[in-house]
Amino acid sequence: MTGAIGEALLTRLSCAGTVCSEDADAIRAIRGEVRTIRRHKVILSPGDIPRFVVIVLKGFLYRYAISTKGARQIHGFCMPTDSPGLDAMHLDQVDDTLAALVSSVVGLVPHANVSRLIEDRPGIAVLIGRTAALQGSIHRQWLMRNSTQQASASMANFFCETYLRAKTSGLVTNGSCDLPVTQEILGDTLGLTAVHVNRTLQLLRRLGLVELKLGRLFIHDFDGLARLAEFDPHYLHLKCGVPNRARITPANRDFSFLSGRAA
Amino acid sequence: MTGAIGEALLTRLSCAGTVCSEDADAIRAIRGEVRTIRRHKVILSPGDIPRFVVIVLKGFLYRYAISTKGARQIHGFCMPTDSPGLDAMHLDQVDDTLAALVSSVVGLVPHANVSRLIEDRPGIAVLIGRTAALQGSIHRQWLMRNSTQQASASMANFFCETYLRAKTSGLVTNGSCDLPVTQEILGDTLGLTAVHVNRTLQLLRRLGLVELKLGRLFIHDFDGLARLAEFDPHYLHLKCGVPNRARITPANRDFSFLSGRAA
DNA sequence: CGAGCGCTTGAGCTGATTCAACAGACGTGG
DNA sequence: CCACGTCTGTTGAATCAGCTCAAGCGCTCG
Repeated sequence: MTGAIGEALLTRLSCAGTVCSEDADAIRAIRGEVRTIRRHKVILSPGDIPRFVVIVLKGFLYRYAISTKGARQIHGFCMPTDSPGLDAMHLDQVDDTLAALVSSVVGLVPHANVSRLIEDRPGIAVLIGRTAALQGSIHRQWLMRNSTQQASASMANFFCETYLRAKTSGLVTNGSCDLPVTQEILGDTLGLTAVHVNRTLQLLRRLGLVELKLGRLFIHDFDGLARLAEFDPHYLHLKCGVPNRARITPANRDFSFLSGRAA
Repeated sequence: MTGAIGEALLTRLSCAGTVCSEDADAIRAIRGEVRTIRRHKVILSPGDIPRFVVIVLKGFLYRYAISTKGARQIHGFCMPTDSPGLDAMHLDQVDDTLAALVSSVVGLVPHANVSRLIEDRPGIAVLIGRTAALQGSIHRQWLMRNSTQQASASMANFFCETYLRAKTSGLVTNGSCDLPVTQEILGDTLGLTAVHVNRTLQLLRRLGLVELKLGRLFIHDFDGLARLAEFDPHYLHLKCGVPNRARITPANRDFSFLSGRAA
């Protein structure tokens, strides 16, 4: 079972670039502790000193911060193979909260093990650097989304991103993927009230675009969703068949690559 | 004049942690090209392959992305000693725009030189990693601000952050610092219209908190501003005299450290 | 079986936008 | 040196997206 951590990490880092077979072996060999986290349980809180990298094996995590007035802003969800903490290795203090959205299984890899991995195989540092940069890119997109788009577009945008991310991790089956969020959580993600999330979800449903039920996201019309969302996936830096920088304009917009097998 | 790049980089990295004297010498010795960028000139565009790290020596830069519908979201300002591109070293494509807000002087350091620096002195990689993590922390704060706070608080928050960042770089004199932004730029930063920015600025002025004129930010009442902004500076990971994790609550809120000399 | 949580709906309110017009500063070219 | 266009800031009035408050409903879990 411990090998699962290495496999998951390999999947993650493979999204960042080509991994040579020696690097792959080294990554597979990494050791950590596997642990089950119950729903709503907090893994890391502000002020904690980070000592390990987390990697999601099963379930769903989320990261958030709370303002002094009590408003919660969620700034990321972690699905299997995501590795929160990989970006913040050198930080002396965590400044947000990492918690489990549903009962989850995670791997905890001590920083020392990661450092050793990097020392042995410096190419891996580049891959890790890239996943961190990708994270930054996603953060910027979230800022743009929550600042400039209105509720329906914003929500559509979030769904597009989540679906594609799930796809690249091989977590999509039959046009749907896990997304075990309540409407309140979704509200704290998009900067909306739960009430307005409810009405917006109904709108998207009536438009025949998506449905969110039973903790799962069902995509009925990705192209329509992407159009509403003004979604341009290039910020995800996907490797798998996305035309690399054929700028997606309203004219050549094309999500046919979605039908292909994920990497 | 070339030595200015090294000095600026040293100032920047010193904010991330203690720099031993050998590291400091190595940083000072770094070489790059000094160049003047005229107002509104673009330095990096989406799709460019990043080949150098930029470091601001004089002036002001800003980074933004444009949505498919034409909305612009600014997601960062760079004041002297800031180094955009330090975080995205390993990325194969830039995905936002870096441009000059006013006529500026920047250093361009080829990635090769930075890589050599890191190889020679691995401790510096940690410092760079930390500045990247700090950048992420600021991004999360911006997301929170633009998503959950209303105009006046949001703007106050931005002013608090900018002022403190300027302070730590030694760019504050007499309670004011450069901020050469138009109301439209400020709007694209906060996700507001220029019209509403105008009215909100008037409000903050009438409250006796700040004034923004002649491209400069004049702070009249930092505490009042911070209160309105729900500002908690710990996300900036400041080293200089900020009580490290004495959680700032409404009760013990105290910005007296502002009076001390910046590091 | 009761309590709590998540979802749904309605009505009224408000913060922010939109559209439009105008004034001052600036710079450029005739 | 003046005339002109452009850019930035300012103000007013109407509109709207999203919020607040409040109530009710069904499910699950203890």
